[in-house]
Amino acid sequence: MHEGIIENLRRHIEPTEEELEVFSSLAFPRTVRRKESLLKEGDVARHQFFVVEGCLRTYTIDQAGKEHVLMFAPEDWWCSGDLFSYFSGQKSVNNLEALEATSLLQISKENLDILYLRAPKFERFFRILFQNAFVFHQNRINANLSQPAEGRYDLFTRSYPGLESRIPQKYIASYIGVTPEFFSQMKANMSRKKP
Amino acid sequence: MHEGIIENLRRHIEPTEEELEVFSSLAFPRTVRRKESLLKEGDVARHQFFVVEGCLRTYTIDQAGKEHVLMFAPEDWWCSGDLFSYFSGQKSVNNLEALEATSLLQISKENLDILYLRAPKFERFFRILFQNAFVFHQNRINANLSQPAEGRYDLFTRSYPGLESRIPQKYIASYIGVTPEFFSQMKANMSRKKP
DNA sequence: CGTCTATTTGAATGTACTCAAAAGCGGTGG
DNA sequence: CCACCGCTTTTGAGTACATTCAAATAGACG
Repeated sequence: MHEGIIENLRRHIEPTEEELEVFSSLAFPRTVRRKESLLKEGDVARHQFFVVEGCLRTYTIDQAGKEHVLMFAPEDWWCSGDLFSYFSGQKSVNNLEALEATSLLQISKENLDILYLRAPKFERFFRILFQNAFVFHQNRINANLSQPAEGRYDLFTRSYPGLESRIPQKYIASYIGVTPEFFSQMKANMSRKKP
Repeated sequence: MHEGIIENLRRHIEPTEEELEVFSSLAFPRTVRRKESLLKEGDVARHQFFVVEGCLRTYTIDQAGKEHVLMFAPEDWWCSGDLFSYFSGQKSVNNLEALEATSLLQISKENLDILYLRAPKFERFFRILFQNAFVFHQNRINANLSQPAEGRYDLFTRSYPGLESRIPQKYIASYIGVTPEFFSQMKANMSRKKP
């Protein structure tokens, strides 16, 4: 099993060798190409993913056909695309796609349930994971409510260090909630102020 | 112990009588008056709350001194005010206050840790709780990105049925991210369209 | 190297904001 | 129980920030 995931697990729990083996018998490696889709709106999210290398994006498409980026998942992030769909079996409202060639681990809901039974410590792990995700998203809502576009871009760079130079900036514009055109102007203004 | 919390716990786990007793020996009832504060920015969030009756609001104050409502917590909701502060012991960036006379149960971080040890089933309970909170907040981010103010108001009414007629509407305006003045106009427009 | 996609630039438009003031409503005390 | 005071909501005028649409330029991938 890849080193990254072990380190990631150890951040919140102390799994035994045996528990790690249970995990690795239930979570499978997978690679996807750039632009390849992992989940489409209307399908059921069957997997939760851990990104070993590369980057994913979760997005929705509104009535007008415009895309909106909900989150990115670069290395060391967990991502399900649509957690509600994953746990409920309902249709997904989100899409999930690779922005770069990406290698990941995937675990199905069935296997996650088995994991919880055989290694209850993982219940704690995902509790903490979702706890952190909750805090992360509340921070973002706070920025959306209280900050103009520049402040929201700032939160993006702090949330995903280095990512701004890896991915097309139209996705960043979408994440912070402005048009690509406006984002372009904003960046020009920012570098004029403090270069 | 109040019926509401037992029902709430049973929604996700099946606690034994013994486990319920452990819980009720660690979570204490409390009442607060309208406008009373439960957490102030800069303090450490020492408790997590379950609302038995009444309603709380979590909010931040920006550089310009304006308040922004992050969430409401009417009956049957859990709320910590600032979860990051609660778990890390860092200073809170949020405020928490009662919008109505409210009765609640509070559990400290110390007691929650004891609860996890003595009744590990609660690890699962809070895992599911945060999972749902994560989905809830991601929905809201999606609405913020893809919906105009009317659509965000619609999500609010679906998230908190009946609450719109219980609390001052300036808080609703703040929650959906518009000024009270604009919200007032918007409501007038909406009832003109489909009364 | 060519083609397709992303970014920049500009002009016209609109949505939501600020500031100011009047009207309405509700809680509290006399 | 009523009247008053303060907070909340409404209304309106002028403004700003971000959008749409269009077109030119730059850049990246196969």
